[in-house]
Order: sequence, then C-alpha cells, then structure tokens
Amino acid sequence: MDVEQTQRRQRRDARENRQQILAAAKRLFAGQGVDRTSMHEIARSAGVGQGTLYRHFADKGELCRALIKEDLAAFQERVGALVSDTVTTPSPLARLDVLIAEKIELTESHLPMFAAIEDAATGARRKKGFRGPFHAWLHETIVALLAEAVACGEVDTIDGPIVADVILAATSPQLYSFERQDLLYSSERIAAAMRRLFVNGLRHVER
Amino acid sequence: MDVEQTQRRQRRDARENRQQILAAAKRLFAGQGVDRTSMHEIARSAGVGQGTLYRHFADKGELCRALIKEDLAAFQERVGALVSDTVTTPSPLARLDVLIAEKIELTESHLPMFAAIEDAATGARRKKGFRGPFHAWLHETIVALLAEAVACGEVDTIDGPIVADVILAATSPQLYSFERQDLLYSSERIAAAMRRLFVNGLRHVER
DNA sequence: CCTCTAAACGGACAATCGTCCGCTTAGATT
DNA sequence: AATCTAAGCGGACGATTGTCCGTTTAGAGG
Repeated sequence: MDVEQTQRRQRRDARENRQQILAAAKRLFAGQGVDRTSMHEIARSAGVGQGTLYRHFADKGELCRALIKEDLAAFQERVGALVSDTVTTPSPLARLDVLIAEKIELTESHLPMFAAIEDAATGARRKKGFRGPFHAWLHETIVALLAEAVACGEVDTIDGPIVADVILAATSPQLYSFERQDLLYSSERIAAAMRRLFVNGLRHVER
Repeated sequence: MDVEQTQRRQRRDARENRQQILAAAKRLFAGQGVDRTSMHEIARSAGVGQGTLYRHFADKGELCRALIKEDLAAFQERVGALVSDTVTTPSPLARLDVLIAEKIELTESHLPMFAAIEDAATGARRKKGFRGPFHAWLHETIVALLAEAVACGEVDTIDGPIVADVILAATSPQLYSFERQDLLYSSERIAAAMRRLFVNGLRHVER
C-alpha cells in the first residue's frame, strides 16, 4: 500500500512513462548488454525525452536498482531471516559466512546490473555516493553481526563499520567482475577465499 | 639510461610537448583540483591539440602516474627494501603490516591523484583495467609476503592472489577517500583497522 | 642543402552524460 | 464544463571524453 500511495501521487502519464522506460531498459539490457546501452537510447526506445528519463531515474544505477528491486527485496527478506536465526545457527560468524556466500551468489546472478549500480555511485562524475538502501542494509547487517560476534567473544574487538566496508569492498561487483572476467577465477574459488579470509580470519583464539 | 633511450627515440617537439603537458597539468591540478580539470583544458593550457595530449597520455590516470612517478619509485625502493629485510623484521606478517601502513600513508599524501588513477582504470568507459606497474608491484609484493608467511607457518594456507586483491581493495583510494571525506574517519583509525584486520586476522593459531 | 618519410600534430567530430527551461497536460477545484 | 496550476514533458544545449584523419615537420640519408 506504500507502493500505491507512491503511485497515486504521480500523474497518470508519469506512471505510464515510468513503466515504458523500465520495459525499454529491460529489453535493451537483455538484447545488447547494460553497458552497451546509453541512457539516450533508452529514452528514445521508450518514446520519451531525456528530461523525462532523468526525472524518473537519475542515472543508470537507479534504473538497474528498479529493475532488480524484487530480487533485492527477496534476498533481503530471506537472508535477513537467516542471519537473525540464532536458533538454527547460534554462531554469529557462521551467519556472516552465510551472508557472504549469499551476497556473492546474488552478485553473480546480476553482475552487469550490479556493476552499473556501482559505477554510477563511484564514478568520477558522481554527485552522490549513494548506493541505494540495499547496500546500506548490507552494511548495517554486517555491523550488527560483527557486534554480536564480539559480544559473545567469538571475535576480538574490531572496528565494525570499517570491517564491514572491507567485506563489502572485497565482494563488490567491481572486484568480483575483475576476478571473474579478467582473471577467469571461478565463483567457487572467489567465494571460498572470501569466506575463509573473513570468517577464519576474524575468529578469536586464545593465545 | 633507459629513460634516455626512451626519450631519444622521441622527436624533439614530442618531448617538449610532453613536458608542456605535464607542467600544465601540474599547474591546473594544484590550482583547481584534479577532478575540476578536464583533459581539454590541460591541452589548451599546454598549447597543444587534444590529439597530442591523448597521444602522450591515454587518460587522466596516466597523466597522474607520470606526475607522481618519482614518489612511486621512491616508495617502491624504500618499502621494497623494508619488506625484503628478513633480518631486521623476520616475521612476514610484520612486514605486511609495514607495507599496509606505508601504502595508506602514501595514498593519503596524493589522494586526488590516486583517485583519478583508479577512476581511469575502473570507470564504466574503461578500455583497459591496467592500473600501472606500481599497482602490479604492490600485488606481487603482497603475494610474495603471504607465500613467505604461509611457508614459515605464520599463516594458514590461503588464496594468495585473491587475498592480495582484497588488501588492495581495502586500502584503495576509492574506499579510503569515502571513509576519509564522507565518513570523516581519521587516517589513523583507518590504518589501525586495516592493520588489525589483516595482520591479526591472517595469523595462524593452534586450535 | 635537398629529399623523403614516418612520427607527430591539431582540431573537427562523434558519443555520452546530465541540465535547463519553455511548453503541455492531468486532474483538482469551482 | 471551464479554469487553473503545478507536475510533467521533451529536446536543445553544454560539458566531457576519446577518436580519426588530413596536414605538418623533425631529422635521417644522400
């Protein structure tokens, strides 16, 4: 119903144009790839002006986020449940392990989109470094897991926000696509290395 | 003498133009900042055409690399000696610690340049993901240190190349400038978090 | 000094992004 | 139904990057 309210406050033509844009983007992305498709081409193909396109989506990243919105929501719900399930998996580090594995799998499934989202947020000509609510949620979730792990003695005291940023950077679309496409590493190899590095690496041990 | 040979095989006007370009870039970067200076502006200010500029430097990143070439070489020599000094610092992990600290300090000292170098290598419109010989050297050096650490039992078996990429991503200008300028973390805090995470995190322990 | 050619030059041109602003129109109000 | 206004539209425009190619010139060889 929040969605309905959001849509109700838009004019009919605006709502229709938005759908046209999303449909055109989906079609073009599928047909020729995300990075081979320019914003102007999307506007033309959707039958709207550039101003209209940019009014709806500030950059290609926002467009991609809208296109995979459902997948992101599903991930957030499913993995959010997993990392909150202290009964099935008591160890916070084990739950972090799951989160990392799931995030890498998700990245693999929409790599060009995620790459575009990151490009828009980190490019030189960026206005805002905002990566969307999903990225923010990931960061918060990791920080919470780390805090839990520290609290129960599974991990030594650490700088949670920074370690979370490092985990996100390590599993970023940027680095991931470099390793997958340039270095030709398998997704299994990458996932294994990340999980071992962070989960074993962070684990507290008596010295 | 390699430099002399390289310069001798260039025509006089080419050599002069190259110097004009470097001087103009240095001046403009200092006066208005790296990212506020366009390539065309550099060409105009240097009194050459765009074609000439791009013939000498394929992008702003290459230009920046040329501008801080001496600093990079000095760093490479000095830190290269430190991480090879198995007498003063026998522990490979301790030497990795030094490398990480030094790299962060270097990044801090030329942040806008390094950011431009990275942007050119990782942007959406990139042709090549080549970050220059310095980045390659850092990666090799880290891989070597990790291998040494594994060999002497200081670190469990790991995926060296990937862990090296993660260390470089964690200390990348991109993430570093985000933490410094957007989150306003101090360089000390960032350096401490990175060093603790990787050096303590990688250390092998009896279980 | 003259010739010649490959290296180098320079700026027009094309692609892309993103903004601006005068015009249009949905839909609320009367 | 007529009016009105602000949300929305569209495409010209400016900025930036990077390429292409006809023209110029350094400097080697005769």
